[in-house]
This record gives sequence, C-alpha cells and structure tokens, in this order.
Amino acid sequence: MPHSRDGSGRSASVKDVAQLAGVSLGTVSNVLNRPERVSADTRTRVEKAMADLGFVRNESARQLRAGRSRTIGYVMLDATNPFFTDVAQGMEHVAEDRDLSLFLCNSDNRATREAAHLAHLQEQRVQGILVTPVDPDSPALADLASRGTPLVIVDRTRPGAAFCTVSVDDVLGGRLAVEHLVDRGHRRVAFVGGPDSLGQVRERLEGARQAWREAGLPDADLVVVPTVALSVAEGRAAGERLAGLPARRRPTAVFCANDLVALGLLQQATSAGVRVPDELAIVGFDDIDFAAAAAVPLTSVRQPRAELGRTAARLLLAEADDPLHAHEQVVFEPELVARRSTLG
Amino acid sequence: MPHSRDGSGRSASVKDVAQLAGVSLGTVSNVLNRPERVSADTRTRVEKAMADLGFVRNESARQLRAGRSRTIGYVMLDATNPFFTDVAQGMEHVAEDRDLSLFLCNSDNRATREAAHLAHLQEQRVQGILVTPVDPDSPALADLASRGTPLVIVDRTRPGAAFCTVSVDDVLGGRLAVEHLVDRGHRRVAFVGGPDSLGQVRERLEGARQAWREAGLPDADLVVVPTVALSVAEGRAAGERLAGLPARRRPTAVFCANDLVALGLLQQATSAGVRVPDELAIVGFDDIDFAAAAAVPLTSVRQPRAELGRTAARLLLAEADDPLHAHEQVVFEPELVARRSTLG
DNA sequence: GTCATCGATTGAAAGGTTTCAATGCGATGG
DNA sequence: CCATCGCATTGAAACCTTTCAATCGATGAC
Repeated sequence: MPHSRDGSGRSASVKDVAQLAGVSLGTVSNVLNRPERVSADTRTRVEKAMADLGFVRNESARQLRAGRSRTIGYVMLDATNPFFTDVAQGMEHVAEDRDLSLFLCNSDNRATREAAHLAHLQEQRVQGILVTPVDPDSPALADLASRGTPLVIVDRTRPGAAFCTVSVDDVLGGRLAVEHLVDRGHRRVAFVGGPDSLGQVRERLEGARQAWREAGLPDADLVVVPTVALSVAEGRAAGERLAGLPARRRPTAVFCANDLVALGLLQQATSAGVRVPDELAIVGFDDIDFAAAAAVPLTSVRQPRAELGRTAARLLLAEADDPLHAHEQVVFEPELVARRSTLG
Repeated sequence: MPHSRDGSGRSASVKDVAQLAGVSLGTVSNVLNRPERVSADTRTRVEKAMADLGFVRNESARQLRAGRSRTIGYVMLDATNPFFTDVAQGMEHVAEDRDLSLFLCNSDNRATREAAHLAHLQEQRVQGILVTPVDPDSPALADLASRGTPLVIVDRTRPGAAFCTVSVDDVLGGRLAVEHLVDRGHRRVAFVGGPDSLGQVRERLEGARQAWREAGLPDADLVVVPTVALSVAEGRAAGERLAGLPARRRPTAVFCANDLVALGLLQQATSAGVRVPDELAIVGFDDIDFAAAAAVPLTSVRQPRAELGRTAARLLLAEADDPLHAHEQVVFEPELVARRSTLG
C-alpha cells in the first residue's frame, strides 16, 4: 500500500542540496570534502539542507570520478569454516583502520563461483582483491594481476608469481603433527583428508611423509584415508572407514588435514566407544576455537589466523598505494598445540 | 612517480573498444547488453577488441546510470558464529539465482561498526540491506527504511515496523528446551546466557520461565547465570561458576542461550570430570553443525538457518522489485533435536 | 582612489555507461 | 521508380560527484 519513498521520487543529490541551501554545487562538495574552506555560516546552512533532504552521497558517482573505490574484497574458500572467518576478522581490522570496507564473498570451493566473484569485484574497481583460491595456479589469477588489480593470495603460495602471497608452511605443519605422534610412540598412523586437488592437503601429507621417513618407519604404516571434502561430516565418515579395518592394520593415531575433519572423526570415535586418546590419538590442523572446546580437547597445528589476514590486507594496501611495490611471499611457521586428544 | 599500471595508463573503456573495433559507443553497449540486436559480424569484431584490450565493465558507471546496483548486503552480528554464516549461505543461494552479489559485513556486535556498514551500503545504493541488528529498535533502521532502501531484519522481529522481518520464535524455543528438561525429570535447571541487551537472550529466557512455571516448579529453582557474550569462552567461564556452587544448589541441567556457550560449558564440565548427561544435562540453541559433532552430541533447539536466510533474501528482493509490497513478519518455529547430552 | 591580495564561492568539464530517438541503408511491394 | 519497412547502427543526453581554474567582493596597502 502506502510505500511513499517519502513523496519525492529519487533520492536527493548534491544538486538538490545546493538548490535548497541557495549555493552552488561546488560549495556543497566542499562542505563534504574540504569543510575548512567553507565559511561557518554557509556550512551550517548546507548541513541543514542535507539533513532535511536526507541526502546520502552516491558512492558510484564518487568512485567514477575518483577512479578507485573505498572497498577491498576477500573471496574465501569456505565461509562456514571458522578458520576463514578468523582470517577475515584480521583483514577487517586493517580495513577498519584505513577506513575501507571489506567485501566478503564465498566461493564455496567452486571455481565458477570464485570466477564470478572475482569478475564482480573487478567491475566494482575495488582497491584490491584478497583470495584463497580453489587453484592458485589458475591463469585467471595471473590475468587479474596483470590487468593491474592489486591481488594477494591467502593461505597458498606460488613462488615467482606476479603478486604477493601470504601462507603458512603446510609441509612443516605436517611434519610437526607426525613428529609429535611418533614421539608419543605411535607406529601406525593414518592421514585423513582430501580432496587431493587442495594444495593444503597435498602439502600437509607431504610433511607427514617426510617426518615418517626420517623416523625410519615403513611407508606402508602411514595409511592415507582420502575424503572428498574437509568437513565434519567427512571426518565422521572417515572414522567409520577406519573402524572397519582389521585390528592389526588399524592405526593408533590419526592426523587430520583440518580441525573440521578431526572433530567429525573424534565424534564418531567417541560415540563408537573408542577412547581418545588411549585407543586412538587425534591431531587436527588450524586450531580453530572449537578445537580447544571439543569435549576431548584437540591437539592441533596452530596457524596464526588473524595475523595471516592482517598481513595479507597490509600487503594488499601497500601495493594499492604503490604499484611499483615489490611482491612478497610471506610464509608463517605453524606451531603444534598439544592437548588431551594426544596426551592421554 | 609514474604509476603506469601496465604501460597503458587507465584501464580500457567502451570508448577505447569502440574505436578499436571501428564502431560507435552505442554498438559496444549493445554487444554487452542486447547482443541479439547486433549483427554477427560486428559482434565478433567488438568482442575481439574487448579481449585485446582486456576490457572490464565499470560497474560504478553502470550503477550511476541505472540508479541501482547488482548487489545486496548482509550486516551480520557475529561472523565467527556458524549460525550466521549458515544464514548467509541461504541468502547467497537466492542472490546467485538472481545473478546478484551478496556483500557480507560483520558488525561484530558493535553498534558503531554496524552503523558504518549500513552507511556504506546505502552510499553504494545496494538493492537492499539485510541486517541482524545489535538493536532492532534503533531509530537508525527506521530512518534507513523510510529513505526508501529496502530493508529486512533477520533473526529479530519488530511488530508494526515499516520493514519485513524474518525470525524464529525464540520464546517457543526456550519453552521447548525447558519442557524437554522437565520431561527428563530435572527439577533444578540453570539458564546460561547474556548480555541481556540481546533480544534473543531475553526471549529464550522468557520461554524457559513460562515452561518452568507451567510445570508448577518454583521460580527459585530456575537459576540464571549471566554471561557478557555468547561465545565458547564465556560458556567455559560459566561452567566454572556453576561448578563452584554448593552441591545442593547446583543444577542438574543447563539450558544455554546458544550452542557456542553450550559447547564451552560442555568442555569445561567434561574436563572437570562432570559426566554429561548423567551428572549434568545440557541443551544448546541454534543446532549448528558443531553441536552434533561434539564428542557428547549436543541436544539443541534447531533453527532453520538456511531457510531463514533464503526467506529474508526473497522478501528483500520482492520489496526491491515492488516498492508497494506489503511488509511481512515471518516467524519460523524452532524444533528440539534431542541428542546424547540430555538422553543419558 | 587605485591596485594587489586574499578568502569564499562558482561554473564547467570530466569520468564510463546506458538509453532512446534518429539516421542510414538495403530490400520489398506497389 | 517511389514509398515503405525493417534492421543495424549512431549520437547525444543523462546519471552524480569532484576538481580546478575563474570570478567576485571585500580588505588592506600605497
């Protein structure tokens, strides 16, 4: 029924404000952008007119004129994984300090969705784009960067690329996890994670293998249990598969590619009556808040989540401010946080 | 400093494309927007020119002309709470179907941050704004709606307001939780949650009280344990406070205002040697994925998270398409999902 | 009394896209 | 051969803001 966007049709523009205040366009703009240049009297008159009309700056027009926007975007791999929301939180703080908005998009692990978001951000002429890509080697990313849009890859690395990357040493993380398990006396261990297309998964497994070999243990005793995704549900399913193994071949410990998988596995194990860690030790990866909060607190490989986000955002803005800026490949070191799920 | 991003100065515009392809501006625009009106020959020529120049549409200019954008925004209360990311996921699907982008912002429970995000979205002339507000009665929201920006409140209701709201009956949710506990024989129960400024907390408590009274139980046996936030850490702290109570006054069951609090409490209880549910039953609220995945799977009041998001987004777009649209107040019914944390 | 100066204000141009009425042209029908 | 029609293309206007050189009026110096 009555919808009345207030009687007036369109929303008020600087022109309307100028007219009502009896000044020129330029003056209104000055009130907005260089208030010190305007006499106190005119300024209050203009401000009153703005308030009366409910004037809201049109950011599109502003951007068009300025050529750049007040926004940066982050395309995340999985918005429902707390790891990524924590990373985003770190970025948000940097953006807030610089008075920019952070536009969050979720690719949900799909390359097509990722591409759509990247295109849209580019069309918006954002100051720069942060992305945790489905595939860091995709030529689409290189194209993007070569077109001049500042770009930072988060949680992946790509040596020699034409953009900055901020990541965590996943190979080292994998080593830490398995070294810990070996130290605790485990001699039959499973790695649970997938899909293989995720670099994070490949490298964590690689690290696990290195540590395993260096401990002089036979390759066959490091079992790989692949999953189709890094989710709680997949962790639960993997738990059931493990439970199905003959006792001789069943591992005494599991290293999961991330905490979601570990939590699912933990739940399945406990509900199947397997005692953690006595009968089965579990190590996760990421150290999300839910890891410590699990009923059997989870040993996990901690990544500096917020720091990752902050650093990525800072590098992005550095590049946006200075296009001659040299690209950096920052790599953080992960750290093992031992808790009850491996400590008995 | 010369700041040549690439040799070419600015990025290519329709004008450049037109020139290279030897056609007029209008034709390029037609290729972009009404390709069927352009002869096959010219079309391919124009498309080649675009590819050669790496042409990217300037969304600001487009928006400026069109008066509206291809974007909707969601200002969420707490991006690190999986409940809200699941709601956002539901919205994302609707947006994707309509070929819109969803701009996610996090107010992080702060009114100032919320205001900043709302202002920025308004300046961007988004098609509409979804928001789970810090305070649904804030006049700022009413102002926003009266200026003509389509607005939908998510997870809160506000009867008689000049905008749509989509919520879940929190009072009913509270009743379900407590009725369940009373059915299971509990006669001393605690409610854990806060701050009181959150309507969700107030109403869930209200429902709990109603159910308690209707069961004919004395008010004093429903203990309220306030928290300063709905987080895992606060749940853990509350657990410690409960553990400190003299045995006679200690509740046999706890109803937590959301699952994060419940998970924290569960962890504290288990690590303190309190057996769940035998010595302490726990009910959460939201039924996030981590609830079922907890090592003692959590009984929780399920909200239709994705459905909430989808409905909100649909209402928003309905209003954006038809400003005469009548505002609706949709209320979903929650549902109790009983799991081991109360079932022994 | 004139001129330079200074601060406040103005007006016009620019930025990239879309839209729409107008144009041009070849073909069709009379 | 003329009128008409349809189709592909064109050109100019509009969207709203910002910027910058130009203008105006007044003040102070000489």
